[in-house]
Amino acid sequence: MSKSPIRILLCEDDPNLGKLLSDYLNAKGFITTWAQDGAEGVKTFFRETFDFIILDVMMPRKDGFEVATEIRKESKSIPILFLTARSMKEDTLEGFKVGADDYMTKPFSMEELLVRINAILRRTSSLPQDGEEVTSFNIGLYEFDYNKQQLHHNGDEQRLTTKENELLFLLSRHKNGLLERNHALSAIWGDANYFNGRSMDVYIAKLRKHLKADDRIEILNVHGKGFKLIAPED
Amino acid sequence: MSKSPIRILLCEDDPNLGKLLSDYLNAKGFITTWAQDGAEGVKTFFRETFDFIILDVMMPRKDGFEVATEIRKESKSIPILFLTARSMKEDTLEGFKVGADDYMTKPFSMEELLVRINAILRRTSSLPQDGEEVTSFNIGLYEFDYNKQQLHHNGDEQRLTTKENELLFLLSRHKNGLLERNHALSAIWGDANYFNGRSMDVYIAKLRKHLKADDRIEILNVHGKGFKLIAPED
DNA sequence: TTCGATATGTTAATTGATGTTGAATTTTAT
DNA sequence: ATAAAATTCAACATCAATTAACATATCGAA
Repeated sequence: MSKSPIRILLCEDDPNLGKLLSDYLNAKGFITTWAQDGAEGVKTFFRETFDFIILDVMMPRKDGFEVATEIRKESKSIPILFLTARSMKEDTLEGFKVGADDYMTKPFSMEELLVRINAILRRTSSLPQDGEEVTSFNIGLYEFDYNKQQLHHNGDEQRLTTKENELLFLLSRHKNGLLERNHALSAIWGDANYFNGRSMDVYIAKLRKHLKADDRIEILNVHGKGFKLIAPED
Repeated sequence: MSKSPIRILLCEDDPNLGKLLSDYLNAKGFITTWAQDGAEGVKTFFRETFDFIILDVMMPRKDGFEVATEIRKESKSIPILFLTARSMKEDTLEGFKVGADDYMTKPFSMEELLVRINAILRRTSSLPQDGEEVTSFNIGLYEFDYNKQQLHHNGDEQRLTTKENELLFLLSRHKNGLLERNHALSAIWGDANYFNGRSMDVYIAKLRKHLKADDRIEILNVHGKGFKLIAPED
């Protein structure tokens, strides 16, 4: 299956750098939206769907940390990379506190930026990359084989459809933790709109049926946030 | 009535600074134990009980990182704040690796230290992070399983909604102590406005209903301050 | 004390999110 | 091209969270 392009929100007040970066990133196959200050960035974030955030630390109206804080209220998982002119330790600390995934100190080369972005995406990417080996998961009495798209239980095996498979994979990766709705939607459906959300709900119902032989297993809804796969440790 | 006082273990080899800090912290209502070097600090930690650790990075016999490493073997959660003379990045990174909650670079003002301590305490007493394991709580005859969002009592189990679950979690963490209104509001609702406050009051009423089978359990209101979950020790 | 202002207790009404099923549509395999 | 499978859409049911409404309690000022 072909991946949908990565949507990047770039918050950068310097018009030259902003234009340069967004053109460069677009040329590299990303879909970049460029916000010219922090407040604008927050608004854009809540209006659209993104897979990656780049924040300049120093910006008018709202600095990068404030933007990150507001974004983190909505999503704990979306990758955030900070751009900082100073290499000051305070920045780094503050950044880690608000949940940064990485840092770049200006000036930097655009190649380097690209490398970092890809590194973070590789690290945090929800669905496995091409060729990436995925071991199977134990979910209570079940064994879930992502590569084969199968659920084994007591000798018998059920085939999973692609969507079931990917959704169960994400749930398994987050076992006993929250899988955010929007995260799952953009990872699997590419877009977090209302209808895809309803579709995902349908698949949650299907997975619940698939997993109902072991009643220690539950897929809990966390209202307005996402789902949690509860399963005993083995 | 007031919260039980916070017990701080301060490891600092400089006698002047050590005396100054421990006197200051005691004056601010903490109970501070001052260890004069790393090895002494570790011994003290295992002999007594603490709520908060302050470690100088450079100390004779055992440096702050070593102390932190040994403490972390015992407790993953106790907050650790490092004091470092150098503002070196290596220190910072090393510190994060051993599980630092925050850093202070000397020299610093004591007011600033106080602010940081309180910030960490506020942060660490709030909702668990994604994936963080939470053991269940005993509340009188009930067993409260945060991860599964369930209350067990006498074989039967009731599911809790997300908000009920988070509120009961905070109350449980503060069992027999005050859970401040604003703290709960910002931890769960993200914002302490009037309407969220009313919403929280509704959930308090719901929790009271959930817990009414054991009449030794009460959720008391402390007017203008917050709530207290009263429950017998088991 | 008495009163007004504010805080809390509680239930019900409302709004929006989720659960679930089956039909309609699209995709895939043959 | 056609049948089967996968996915989405549509409909209706239920649940969670917020808001509204009204009752009661607490605090501080006169």
